[in-house]
Amino acid sequence: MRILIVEDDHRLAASLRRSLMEARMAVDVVHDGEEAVAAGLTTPYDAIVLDVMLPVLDGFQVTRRLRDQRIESPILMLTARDSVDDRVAGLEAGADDYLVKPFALREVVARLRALTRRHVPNRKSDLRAGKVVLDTAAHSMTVDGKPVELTSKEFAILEYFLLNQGRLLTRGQILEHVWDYEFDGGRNLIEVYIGRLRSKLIQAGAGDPFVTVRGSGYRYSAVRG
Amino acid sequence: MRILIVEDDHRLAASLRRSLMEARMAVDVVHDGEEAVAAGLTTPYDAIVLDVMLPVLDGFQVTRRLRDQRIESPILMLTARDSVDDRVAGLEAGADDYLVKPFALREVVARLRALTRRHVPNRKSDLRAGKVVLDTAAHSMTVDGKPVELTSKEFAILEYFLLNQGRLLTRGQILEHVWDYEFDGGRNLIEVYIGRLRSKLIQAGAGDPFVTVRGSGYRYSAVRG
DNA sequence: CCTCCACGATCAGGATTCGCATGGCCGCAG
DNA sequence: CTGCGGCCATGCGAATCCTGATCGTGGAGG
Repeated sequence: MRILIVEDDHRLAASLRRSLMEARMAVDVVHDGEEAVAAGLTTPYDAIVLDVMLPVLDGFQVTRRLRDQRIESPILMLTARDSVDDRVAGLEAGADDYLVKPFALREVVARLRALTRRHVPNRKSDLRAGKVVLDTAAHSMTVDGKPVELTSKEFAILEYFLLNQGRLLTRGQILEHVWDYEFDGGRNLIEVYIGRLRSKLIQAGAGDPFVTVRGSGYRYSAVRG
Repeated sequence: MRILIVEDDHRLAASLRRSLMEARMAVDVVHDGEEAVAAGLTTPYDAIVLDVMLPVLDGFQVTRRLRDQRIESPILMLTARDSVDDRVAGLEAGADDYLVKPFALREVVARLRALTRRHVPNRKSDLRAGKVVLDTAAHSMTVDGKPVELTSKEFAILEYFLLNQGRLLTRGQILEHVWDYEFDGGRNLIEVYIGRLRSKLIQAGAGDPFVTVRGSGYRYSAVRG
């Protein structure tokens, strides 16, 4: 699964790259429209994440040139404005989907998954860690087969940890993945949600899988049966 | 059940693909007429969804070329105009059915089912979930064997949920599946219909199978016993 | 070994968003 | 003209989210 990111904001590009790599995608990054066309023409990407506002050539032009050359890689456009014009222009140029800035990184991952999902109708969407099972299609969790209620934020955070089991996740990573990348998180938002997840998981008999790493963040490690 | 989608609007193509995949069909997508002919000649599709307005070769030409080569896959044409000429031209070229844009995605699924039924004559048309039985051929519902009246929109929505039991469905998905893909849904249309379905199902003794996922959508899970 | 402090955990309250019920309007068909 | 299905507007109630304050605790340094 090879993805091209076209984004001139280097900081956002780096965030995107890290997020997609966490989702086990191979990522290339370019920073202007000309490079984007060159890369798209020479490499068969499974999808292209394309900012609209770009130096040299904008996203519409890039899309059109690629489509003119019969490059049919799915294109996910990132648009700053929520103007209908932009949306229409992008889709007419040949984009497959679009996201309005600022977005949560998990949204990008989800859309890319949708765009690149080839005919595998019964793809399993379960994430597992010991007794804990997240059904990402149903947006539900079970522990030992028993359903446990989660709010959508709780679900999003737990999903992120399950996708990165054993890896340290900082508050910053969680914030920009679950909230949007501009969100100015309150002082202890993450702590509150980790606390809620802990109490729900413990109450459901799954123990406490979150390891606090003082000064850095948290790590999820499955509790053995 | 393998389907070829020929549609140059990438976003519509993506929506179509998702809908057909939800209906358990294997889907290939191409974006112009030339690719369509190539794909049609080399792969034995159970049906082809074919836009009329296409780059390189239009839908009529594609149809004619495929028919000339004795490709007999059923063809469902998508036409932007409601002109009789188009319809006649399409049918004369060898298409089997046609749909006028913009259409509801469920229409496409329904037509494809009809077109491919010949090959699978005894397909069951019942959808079940506990006491609830939808007869998709008769457009009627029974709960515990007792008939319950549904309007056509109510029926369409419930059918969609039964086809996707246990899966989270967003308002957007429901809108583009039941209404047409351009429909700009009012503020709380979906809520109103879910509300009606709930009250009818509860009144009929089927309990409330809809689970509200706040901030996301709804999930249908059959009520046991 | 003890103290202190910075960081994390917890709790409660308030703000906000979201969903639901109700009622009414509109357009079409009979 | 009338009835029905489909759609929209409003207001209420509640789930959820976020904040600020307070409490707990691990660990470094003395």
